[in-house]
Amino acid sequence: MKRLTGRNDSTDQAADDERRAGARPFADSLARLKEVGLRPTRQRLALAKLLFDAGDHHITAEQLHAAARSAGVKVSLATVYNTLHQFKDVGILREVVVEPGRSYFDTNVRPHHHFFHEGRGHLTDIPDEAVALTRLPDPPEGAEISRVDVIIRVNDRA
Amino acid sequence: MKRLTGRNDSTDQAADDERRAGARPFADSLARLKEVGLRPTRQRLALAKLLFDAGDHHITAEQLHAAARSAGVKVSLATVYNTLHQFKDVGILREVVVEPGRSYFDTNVRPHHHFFHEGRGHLTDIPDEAVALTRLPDPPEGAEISRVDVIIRVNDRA
DNA sequence: AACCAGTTTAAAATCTTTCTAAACTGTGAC
DNA sequence: GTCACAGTTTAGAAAGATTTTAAACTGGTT
Ligand SMILES: [Mn+2]
Ligand SMILES: [Mn+2]
Ligand SMILES: [Zn+2]
Ligand SMILES: [Zn+2]
Repeated sequence: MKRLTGRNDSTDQAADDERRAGARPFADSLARLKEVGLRPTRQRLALAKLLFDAGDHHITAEQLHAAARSAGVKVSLATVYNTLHQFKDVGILREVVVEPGRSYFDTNVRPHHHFFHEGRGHLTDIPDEAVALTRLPDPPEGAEISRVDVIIRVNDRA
Repeated sequence: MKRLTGRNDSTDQAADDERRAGARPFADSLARLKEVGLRPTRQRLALAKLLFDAGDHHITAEQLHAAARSAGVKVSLATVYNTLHQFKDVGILREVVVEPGRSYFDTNVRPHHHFFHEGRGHLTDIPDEAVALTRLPDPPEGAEISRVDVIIRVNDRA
């Protein structure tokens, strides 16, 4: 199965522009769902469009559900949760946990880190290169590292 | 908790050792609560003892509640939550969020980082010196950094 | 001893997330 | 196109962690 990393490696500038402008509203989402082996249902197509046609962002299940309703998409909260977890399981979404009792889903699955604004309760991406982790401990015996998260917690200056 | 029967001339070192050994079961906890301005109630003293006389560890509210019951301390879960948050607010505990839907409280408030074993669901400390963060991005305009968390997620080797 | 602000508590409420089981739908076969 | 069926969606119930409420209790002070 083809990996998703080659999505923007097209040399056809016009095709890229057309995709970004949303000229073929469902084409990208449809292709994406096919690639990851999920049946392209009405709900999944609509949620994929809301998630992936809007640039990198961090969103909660409730927020996505609200966005769907605003966009006139009829979908239950249970389906939003199901879909977010399916997208995460196939690697096109990532879950970020920084606050008790609430998960954020991140449409940016490239390696990167986060600012978390504790007062406002929102996440901002930090490019991977902006953080230099030049020494890391060995993992515990028998374990292997799956991911390294750097979370920089910030607040408004006093 | 065993009490030492004979006392020698006490140097600073001996006094330290005695405290660590728990020879004066409530003295440390009492002093600690006074220092941070919390009234030393029966419940707070007992929870402080369970938390701080056992070395650095990570514990959930439910786990602390269970530990209290096991130790014969009658305390409600609501009080456990109240107390954990009060201890956090005065800086003698730190809250660590790595999993959706559950908070860990850390008796080690010195700067350090964590391994999180995703399969087993438990935290291990990483000494601050074992991680070298040699480049960090500037915080967003108007914000200041309150803490940098490095979480190394691990799993059992395949 | 009396007082009272601070504390504890059982129970209810809240909030996010997951489960259940019945209805619905995309897909491939014919 | 119709059929069959696995996969999907859904309302509503349930779960699980945490917080709130409001009444009873208690440590510290006078
Ligand atoms: Mn999840
Ligand atoms: Mn908290
Ligand atoms: Zn991100
Ligand atoms: Zn720790």
